[in-house]
Amino acid sequence: MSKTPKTDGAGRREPPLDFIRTIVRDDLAGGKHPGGVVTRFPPEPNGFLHIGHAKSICLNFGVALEFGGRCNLRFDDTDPAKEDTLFVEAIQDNIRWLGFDWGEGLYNASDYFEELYRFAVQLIERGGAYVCSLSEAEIRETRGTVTESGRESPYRGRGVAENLDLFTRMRNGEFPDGAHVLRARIDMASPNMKMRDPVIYRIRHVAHHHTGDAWPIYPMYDFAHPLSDALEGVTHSLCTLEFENNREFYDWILEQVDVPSTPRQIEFARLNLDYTVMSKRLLLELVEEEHVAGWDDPRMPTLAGLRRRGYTPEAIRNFCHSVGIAKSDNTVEMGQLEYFIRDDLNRKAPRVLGVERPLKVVLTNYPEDSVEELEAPYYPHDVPKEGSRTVPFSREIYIERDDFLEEPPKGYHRLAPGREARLRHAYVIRCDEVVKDAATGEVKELRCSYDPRTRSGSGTSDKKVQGTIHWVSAAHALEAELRLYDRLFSVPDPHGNPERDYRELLNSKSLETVKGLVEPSLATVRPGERFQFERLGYFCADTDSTADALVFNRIVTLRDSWLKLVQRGDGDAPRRRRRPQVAPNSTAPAERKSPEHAELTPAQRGRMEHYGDRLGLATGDALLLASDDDLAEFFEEAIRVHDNPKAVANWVINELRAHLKDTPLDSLPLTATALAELVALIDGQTISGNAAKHVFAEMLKKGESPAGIVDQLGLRQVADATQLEPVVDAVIAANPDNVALYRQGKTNLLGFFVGQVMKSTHGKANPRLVNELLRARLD
RNA sequence: UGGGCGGUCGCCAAGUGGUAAGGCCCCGGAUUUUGGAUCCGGUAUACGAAGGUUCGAAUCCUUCCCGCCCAGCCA
Repeated sequence: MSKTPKTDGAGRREPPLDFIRTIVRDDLAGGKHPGGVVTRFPPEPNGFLHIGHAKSICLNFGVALEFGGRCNLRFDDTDPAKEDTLFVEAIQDNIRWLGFDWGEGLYNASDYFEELYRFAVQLIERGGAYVCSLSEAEIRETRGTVTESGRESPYRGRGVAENLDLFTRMRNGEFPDGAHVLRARIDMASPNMKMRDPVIYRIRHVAHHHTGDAWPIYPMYDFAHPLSDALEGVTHSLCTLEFENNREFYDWILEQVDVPSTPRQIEFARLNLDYTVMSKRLLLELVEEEHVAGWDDPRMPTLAGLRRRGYTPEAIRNFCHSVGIAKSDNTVEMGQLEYFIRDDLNRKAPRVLGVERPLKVVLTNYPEDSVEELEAPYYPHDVPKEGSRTVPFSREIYIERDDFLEEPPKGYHRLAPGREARLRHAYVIRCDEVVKDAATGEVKELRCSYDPRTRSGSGTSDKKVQGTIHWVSAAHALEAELRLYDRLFSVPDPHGNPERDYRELLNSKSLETVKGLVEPSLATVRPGERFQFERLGYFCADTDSTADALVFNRIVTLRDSWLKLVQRGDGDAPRRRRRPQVAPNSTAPAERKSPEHAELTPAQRGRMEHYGDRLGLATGDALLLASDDDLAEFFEEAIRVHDNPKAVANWVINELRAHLKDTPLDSLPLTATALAELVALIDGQTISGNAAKHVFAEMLKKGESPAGIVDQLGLRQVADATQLEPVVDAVIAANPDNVALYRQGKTNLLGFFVGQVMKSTHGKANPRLVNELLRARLD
């Protein structure tokens, strides 16, 4: 792969593919899936979808879309006790709303019950499964623990005929719940708990929302999922990290029975968001215990909640795209989600005027009965959209309480006694008088004067004021219920604290309902319509909203750099970002387990001493070689050919082992003699270490002698300055920008230049010489 | 203490031996009739740690540390 970033048509850099898309792309390029890529989104219909599911939906449908394949929606409905059609409808609705389409690909695992049953019979016939009559508790007790292996079930030895008979009778409903289960016969001693004869069918005399009373037995996820994938021709079965342990069984079952295709399971990290919870169980509890108003409560991270709150599908998709697909556990900040809804709505939402906490203002010099209709554009100049409405202006108006302060701090741009501010789309006013409640001292009203020359857009005054505030006309404003939402929990990780129940960590201020006032143009809004209430935030008319009783949800506030300034403390020097503390070295060298403590046979111990004392190898290296008999033999044979133990040991340890991984040494075409010859070539300056790696790679593949490969590939070292100089000059000439940077002091660019020279000589150049030459030219 | 995965900026995340991408956040500045938006600039001498190999290591080798997952007849 080339190092240069790919760009799209507009010259923007195309983001790199995530690891899953890379696999899909390579599989497709390799002709592995002539029928195209097939993915699936497999929700269990036992709850509502949340934003974590959105990540998976965007991945699965996105991959299908991008690579010209398809994505099925399959309900993983194998546990009738918890599932409900209510959820299947909500799930479909949510996915469509998010903007994805499964086309014809709507399936249920329960559609496959008959086929799944036949697979189970086949597995039994092949000896891969048995009916186990242990109780649930007994099965648990005999499964062992993560450190001890399990014990085999006494029923493990049942013959095929008996198993078949029992399984048939299970299917016929002859046994009560729990009497028997069907188990895969794998390995009770497997270090992977999932492989210790997992249960694959259980008896449940429960009606299924889809198949009714047709089945008294139901397959388990581990059995149904891979087989359903295979039946649908799924090529890439993408799931979350907690299923990594299940993959071994996934692959196992696909080998045991005759499946029409072989899907591959790939796991990625699920999405977590701070200040919320993302587990279905917890979400269900919040709903059932009525900590929230339902699955679509706008504080919930469910798609239904986000939708009702006013989030757009685009914002959620953009957010999912931005967090990427990887394998490390992560918790994304709420701020990142908020960024994407603001970003989307900034371009889409019309601006209107509304007041959350009204403060009355009387314009003392404005005529009593006069009303002006002021033209107010829906979008600011920087949003390329058209449209406007008129807003009525009159003698009595309401402004935001926060926009007046009797004793304004430094930097406050709004109204204060004697100060001026502009009313958005209207006039500049000055605060002349503050009317207070005699008893409480509370500010009841402001008496201000307006400057008639300053009407917006009139161009009759060049008066400049610092602040612009929003307002509504008292006589014309509409009352509206404003639901101001904040994060559901008061701590970033409510589920992560073992000391405290997450319920105690709910944010008591997650919903604040206020009676606000909005401009009259909003009289006819319909639920779902979104606006920016200028300077406050984005709002969405709630489903509860009617013409008589307007209700708006605050989707998200606007960014507020004034608030930020206030919060970090007025007058404070701007804070530099705090550098992370240097973590103390958690392991002092002395505490480390010394390599000598490892268990060695007497022969190995002797060998190790020999390597260390006589051959001069470092202790760790000596131990490593000595403790592996095959490697040691290989090493000793090599140093008989070329007597440089240290160099040979380095090659064996650092290079050979890197390629070896788990494959046995003798399966390679490489001989000890050949490796010794290679090291000799390096020691004799015939080839550079860099070129030696190319040679080594060839030796590993073909088993030829190093000298032959060197000649074939023409890899003899170039250590002659007159030959190298032109190359060096060419590299310097080709990279004027980097030369300039280097000369400005970015001297770590030397590595870049050396790399370029090495590359253009195919690794043949003597790197030390290249360094010298380069330095002479650049310095 | 078995096995399977992870660990690169405050939060995400590229990168697989040759210049530590990008986004969010943050910090400056320009602009602005939204303290919004936009624009421009800044922010990791360093990749969990320590050793080693190499001219050159986030990438290869060794040892260690930390986190997550697995003992449902849930998915």
